[in-house]
Amino acid sequence: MDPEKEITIYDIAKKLNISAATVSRGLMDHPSVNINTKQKVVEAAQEMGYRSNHLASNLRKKKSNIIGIIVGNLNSSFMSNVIAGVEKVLSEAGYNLIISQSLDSVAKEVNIAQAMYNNRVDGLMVSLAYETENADHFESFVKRGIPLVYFDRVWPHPKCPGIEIDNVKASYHITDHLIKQGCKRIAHITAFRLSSVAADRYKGYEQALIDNNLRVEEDLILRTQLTLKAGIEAAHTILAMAKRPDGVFVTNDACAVSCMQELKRHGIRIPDDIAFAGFNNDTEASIIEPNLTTVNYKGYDMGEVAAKILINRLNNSENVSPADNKLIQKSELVIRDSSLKKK
Amino acid sequence: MDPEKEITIYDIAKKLNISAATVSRGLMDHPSVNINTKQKVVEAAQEMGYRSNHLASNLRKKKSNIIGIIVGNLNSSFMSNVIAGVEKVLSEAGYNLIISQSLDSVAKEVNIAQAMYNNRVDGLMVSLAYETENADHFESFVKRGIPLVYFDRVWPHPKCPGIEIDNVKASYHITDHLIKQGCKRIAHITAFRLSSVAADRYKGYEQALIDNNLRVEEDLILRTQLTLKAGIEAAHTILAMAKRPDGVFVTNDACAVSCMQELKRHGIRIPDDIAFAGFNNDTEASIIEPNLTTVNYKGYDMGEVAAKILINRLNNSENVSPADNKLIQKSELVIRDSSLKKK
DNA sequence: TTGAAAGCGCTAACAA
DNA sequence: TTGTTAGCGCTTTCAA
Repeated sequence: MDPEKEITIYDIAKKLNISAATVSRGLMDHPSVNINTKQKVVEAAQEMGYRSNHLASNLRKKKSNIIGIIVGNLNSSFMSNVIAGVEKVLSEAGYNLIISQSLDSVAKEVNIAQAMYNNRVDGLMVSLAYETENADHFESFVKRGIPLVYFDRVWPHPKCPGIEIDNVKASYHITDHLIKQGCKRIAHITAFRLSSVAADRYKGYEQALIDNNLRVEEDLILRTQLTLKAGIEAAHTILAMAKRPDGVFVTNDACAVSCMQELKRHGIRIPDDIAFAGFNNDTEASIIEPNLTTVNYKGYDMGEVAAKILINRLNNSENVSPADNKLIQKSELVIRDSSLKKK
Repeated sequence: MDPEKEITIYDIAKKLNISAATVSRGLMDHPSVNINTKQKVVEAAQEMGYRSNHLASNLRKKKSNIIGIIVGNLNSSFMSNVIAGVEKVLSEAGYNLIISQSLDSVAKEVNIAQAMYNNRVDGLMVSLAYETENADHFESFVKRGIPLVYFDRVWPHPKCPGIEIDNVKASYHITDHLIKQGCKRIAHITAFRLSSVAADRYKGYEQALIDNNLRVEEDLILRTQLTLKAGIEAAHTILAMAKRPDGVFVTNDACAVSCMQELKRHGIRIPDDIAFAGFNNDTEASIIEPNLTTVNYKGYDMGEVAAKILINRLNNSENVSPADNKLIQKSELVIRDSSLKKK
């Protein structure tokens, strides 16, 4: 037999002297197909080296069986955990995953959205690019009724669930913890452009200060890129301050860790001179000395939850309870030595 | 206009009073189409909200435009960097990426391979599951002439390029470095089942000992799962040794770091009592104190290279130079404090 | 330069 | 339970 030739259901049909429709039914476990026929079909398919042509069945069914996922950047431990969780759920549900990264550029995000739309993904999961300030480029999906789920960096939309953690609350707690440890002047390293995530964390920080009768000082708000490099620069800014802070709350761990390292290099004692807290509970947080107090939330779980919600929408496109529209994943404060001042 | 209805080339054809074939040509920049016709087509498409149906054109062209990638686990910083590199190259070349993880199980890898085959991916990139001991389940791709490229955990195959680093050489160098620092008894933390990667690193370690007239002692070879937990257990094994090693070379950084932490907790001084070296240059390596000596090689670059090779094969399926069959990515020794004994 | 027509391989309504 | 038939929307030969 020519190994190059693809076997189709017609080949099987001819061989068994039945119709292609029956072969198709046999192959897809159709309820009304004779059990014997089915077995014959499956055996013949196996023997002849048949492989189903998803391209054709997708066209016929007008379903691609593909879910798209758009993220800012794949190479963070948080995001790869999200993807791992998503991939697990989707593959169990029989869907394929197409992944694209916007590299945190809005322009690229728009292009990707268009490409995914043309590729006819059955559903879409999005964590917005850092820069993104509106979600118009995803409206085409909403209009066509293609399920769209946001996670982590979400966009509020009545028809699109958003899975995130309560950033305000978590950052309120961690700031409050620093205050309880005796910090009076707490600096906050945040982002230049306030994404919803950064904005919420800022809000929690601010509220905690206010509730504890501490002043919110503009000088103590450091707006950065939140990169490793930015952490080092922030350290220098802090070192240069006439009146240094006695605590620092950083919007992410990576930046917190690099800032701590640089301060330590300049003789600052942590937590005695300056207490530190981060956000994310990345691996680094439990390696840096002293270990970093942070907020833990699991990317893997978030990915799982987001994917399950999407699958759910895919299965009952109508029955969309508005209740699951905004989903808060739990997060927890992880207290480590970087914030524990000896009393 | 009914927003639910998908516009097809027939709708455009009817509106412009031309044939669907011409519309198709206009849309895809066919050389023999009148420039004016083309413009009219494009305008009408735009105006009517047309989106091309890749499902249909894929079926017709018998090309899915999809590249599959199978990895053991997505959530490592190395692998997410690889994916990031791959995604960049493939998206620039107009391909979509479908990602699956075998979770290092052979059974799952076999299933995924089958699914990708049925999904008619145009090409496949594979980093083998940890357990995998043969690559028969990928033979169907080879037989059909579907380009297959291995990376990192490769399988030697005359028709499938493998992109990897020279693990033997790198681990030889790092072991030699430990010896030059004065280590006489160097333990090696490796894997239970020797994947090609672990086996090669073991080989380099062994050769370096032999070349320096040191004995290879079976007691100093610790076979583990290479996880964080395994690192802690290895630390206890080392602590319990009658005659402890004065150096440890671990097959990956994560395990090295957790082992170091545990040893430090038990009062071992690094590098004075025991010098350490890892492999991968993960973030943790430059956070742990003392910073970990390791081997650096970039996942992002490896992903880029592997994807480019695949694209290349896709474009000239015949013209496959055997020269690019085994590709060695460069790697470099990164010497840090964990291995520098004061003389 | 354009059109007519066939068909990629499958599924689903309908009929038998 | 099975077969007939008609497409899904596109691309591509062939002829005009």
